[in-house]
Order: sequence, then structure tokens, then C-alpha cells
Amino acid sequence: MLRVSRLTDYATVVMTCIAAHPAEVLSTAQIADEAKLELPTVSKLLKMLGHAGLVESFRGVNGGYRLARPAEAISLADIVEAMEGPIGLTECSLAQGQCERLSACGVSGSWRTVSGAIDGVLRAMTLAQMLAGRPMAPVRSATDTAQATA
Amino acid sequence: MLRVSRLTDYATVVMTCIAAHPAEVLSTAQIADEAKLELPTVSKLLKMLGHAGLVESFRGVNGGYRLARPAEAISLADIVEAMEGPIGLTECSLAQGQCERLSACGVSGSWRTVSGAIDGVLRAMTLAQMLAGRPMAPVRSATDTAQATA
DNA sequence: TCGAAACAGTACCATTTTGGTCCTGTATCC
DNA sequence: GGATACAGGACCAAAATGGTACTGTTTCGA
Repeated sequence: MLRVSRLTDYATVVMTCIAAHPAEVLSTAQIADEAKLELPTVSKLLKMLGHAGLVESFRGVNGGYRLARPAEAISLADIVEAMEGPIGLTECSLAQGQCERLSACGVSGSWRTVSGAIDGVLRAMTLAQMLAGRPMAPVRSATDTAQATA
Repeated sequence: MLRVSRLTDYATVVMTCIAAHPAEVLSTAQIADEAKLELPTVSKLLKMLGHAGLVESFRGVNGGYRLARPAEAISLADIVEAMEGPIGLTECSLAQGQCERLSACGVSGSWRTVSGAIDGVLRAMTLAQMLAGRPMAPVRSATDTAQATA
């Protein structure tokens, strides 16, 4: 179905919740409550998002999480990559050369092109836009990408 | 990693092989040999592609498969959909309304927008282009999509 | 008319990935 | 020094995936 994992989906919800309170440090419990997700799950998500440098963590009493940079500077691609690793539709989109079928198939180039285009789409959607809930206010020229079918 | 299943990847290879012989009816064995894939796997792929109406099948001796329509009229989106069902990045991109968290999250709209854009990218890549192995010769205006990151 | 070739359909199994939970450690604040 | 809250693992159950096998059914050709 060409979909992202459920955790990635959850991660966007969690990031949106955090972005909605730019000034505060929110505890995992608060975020879980607001996002209507299980606490251990949210904890796991936040750890991964922290490793990717998208959120800052504070330990101890009154600790919690906060966006590491403004919502305008975080893209959907950042979140997807944090959760699923580098974006590439096929195995050989990333590590080319180690597919013994390469000579026979010849489709790897096309897949790489498509992967690049999709990366562009994901990169054009910012967390700020997702927070606003608006479809996709043009931010970069690359955004007119959407028309094709949408 | 946001990738398509391996079978989908294989399907593109198989389709490319068939497209390379537009006039002939190729047996599963021939295709498997040319694509360097296992025969039962190719058989499974072809059945799915047949159900989706992308290839025509002929039974009996000298039977086999052939493209159901010209390579220019088959897009990567067609192949992906044949293998993985409707394109949508998240569960609620397709069936909205049945997510009890919808009120809380508010990101579904953004995901739907992005899914649409990706669908456009996939639809802009035709089998003919994949066969040619060229990155993405402009065919429709929507094609300049690729730049963003590629 | 019969047998071989080749697709159709289905069922099955092993492996991997995914999603989710729990436990222990460590830092911070009061 | 104790309570709060994140860090970092390990761990497990369930589902999806990929691959295989078996049994029809159709068609051609001798």
C-alpha cells in the first residue's frame, strides 16, 4: 500500500502536539494524553525523535520534551527519516551496485528518480503547515509538485 | 524506510521485460529467465498484474503473457497499485472518519495532501520511460516535479 | 482423442518486521 | 535523600511478507 509505518504516523501527531506549545516543556505523560496514545509508545517515539535531533529532552523533575528548532524548520521528511531511516522506495535506491540483477533490470535509475521526487514532496511539507492543518501553502517553488493528480 | 515491497520492485522488472518484446507472447519461464527471478515468484506476480488488467494471459501450449496496452499507457502508479492496493501513506489517508483520534490529531489532511502528490509522481513515470532507462524525459508538465531533491 | 504445455487458483509455511511492554539506570529538583 | 521523569536496553506477541507446492483447467497438436 506504499505506506509509512504506524509509528511514523504517530510521530507526526506527537510532533504536532509539541509544536502546539512552542514555549513549554511537556512531559511524556502530557503528550501521551494529548495525542491519545499509550505512554510507553510515546516514550519510544520521543526517544527516536530525540536521537534525530528533532526534539530536545530535559531530565529530572519538571523535565520533558520541546522542539529542537522552530516548526517551520522541521519537515515531514525529517520526521519520516527519523523513524524509518533514509527515504528510498526500493532497496537499491540507496545501496546501488550490490544487486546482482542490476544488469538485467535497468529499472533502478527510474526508481531512484522517483524516490528523489518523493523526497522533495516530503521535504516541502513543514511541521508548521501540518500544525495549521492547511493543505499545503506554497513555501518553496518545488511545491507545485502536488497538482499532478491531487 | 518508506519503501515498496520487494514484490512490487520485482513487478517493475517483470513488466519492463515484457515491454521489451511488445509483439510477442512470453511464457512465465521465459520471463523468469530474463528477469533472473524464481519461476513461482514470477508466476505469482503475473497473476496479480493480470487481475489488475496490466497484462493479458493466454492459456494452453504456446500460451503466456503480453502487455494489455502500450507501455506508454502504463504508469508506475498502475503497477504499484496492482501490487499493493490504493496508494496512501497512512491508514486514514484512504478511509477517513474511522479513526477515533481524528479530532485530536489533525494531521490527516496533510497526509492526504502528501499522498496525492506522491501519487502524481508515480503516475508521471510510465513503463515506456522505465524501459528506456532514462531518468525521466519530460512527458507531461507535472514532470518537473523531480528537481526538489534529486 | 489423448497427452503435453502452460496458466489459474489456493493453501501453506518460514522468516522478518512491526508494534507494544517492561525493567533498570541516571539525572534533576525540592 | 527522595520523588519525578527521561535513557537505554531487552523482550515478546502478532502480523505481514516472501516464497513454495499442489491441484485444476484450458489449449494445441500429433
